[in-house]
Amino acid sequence: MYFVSNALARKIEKIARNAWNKVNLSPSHAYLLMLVIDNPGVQPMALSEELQLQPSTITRLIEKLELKKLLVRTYEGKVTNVYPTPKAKIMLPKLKQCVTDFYQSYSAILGKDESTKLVNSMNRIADKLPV
Amino acid sequence: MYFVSNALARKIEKIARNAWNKVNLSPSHAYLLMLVIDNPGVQPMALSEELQLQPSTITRLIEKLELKKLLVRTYEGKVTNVYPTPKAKIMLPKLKQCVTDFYQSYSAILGKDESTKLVNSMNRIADKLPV
DNA sequence: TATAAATATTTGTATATACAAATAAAATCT
DNA sequence: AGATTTTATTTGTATATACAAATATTTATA
Repeated sequence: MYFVSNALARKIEKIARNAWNKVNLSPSHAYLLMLVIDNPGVQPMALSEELQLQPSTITRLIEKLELKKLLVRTYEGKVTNVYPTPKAKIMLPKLKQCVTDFYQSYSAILGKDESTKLVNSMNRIADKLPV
Repeated sequence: MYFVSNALARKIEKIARNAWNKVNLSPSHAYLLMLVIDNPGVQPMALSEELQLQPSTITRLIEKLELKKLLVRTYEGKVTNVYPTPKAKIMLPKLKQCVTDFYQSYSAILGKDESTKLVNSMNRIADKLPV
């Protein structure tokens, strides 16, 4: 169980990384960026829940995207808002294309049916497991 | 797909880490150690294939276990042989217990049936995906 | 046999992620 | 209103893993 779930995740990661190479982003960065484009002003907490990553990890992802001039943060009290830059907004179609490419890549190997089933069962099971 | 496979792996990792806390080893270290105990003199290449980790990762795992006086390496030409120390051999029953504990932990949450099914389908799918 | 190619391992470096502690602001309580 | 607790975020630090380059040895080739 341990090794297979890790090995699977690493293999999927590799396919994903490949699909997002075109825009020079890691999959995590890309998904976070798309979330921010869709929800300008979203807060790190919300991103953390959505992406199932620790808040500290979210901070680190945002920092990197800020360096690349794709995001900006504004600070109001204890809350931080994250906004996409114009540069990021322009990228959106390319990002969506990567999502599609990624889906195509793995479903070409696994078949659409099996892919969907796997995603569903992993989702169901991940939900059962404690956070 | 990307996030669910990662999230699942991280959750499983957490359960595993918990089970191996007792012996103060990470799951990867523990599995490698058990492999070496079962195959004294095994070479890093073989461990790499078995554990589906890069050779460099194997080196790093071995280094740490060597520091803990659980493994030793001998060098013959380009080949390295890895042996368990007596200290490691004595640990074997405890290690096996951790394997059992780990299995108990996740199958208590998911049910034995569902766990087995998941492992099988992940295995089947990981096999299909390129290395 | 000398050179080239292949192989096994290690090293240098980079990445993603996490946990725990620190910070700072907001909300609650008394 | 002041003190305390809770909440959101960031920082410091550690871990597992990978890729690519370096090293060293063996095998194959010319």
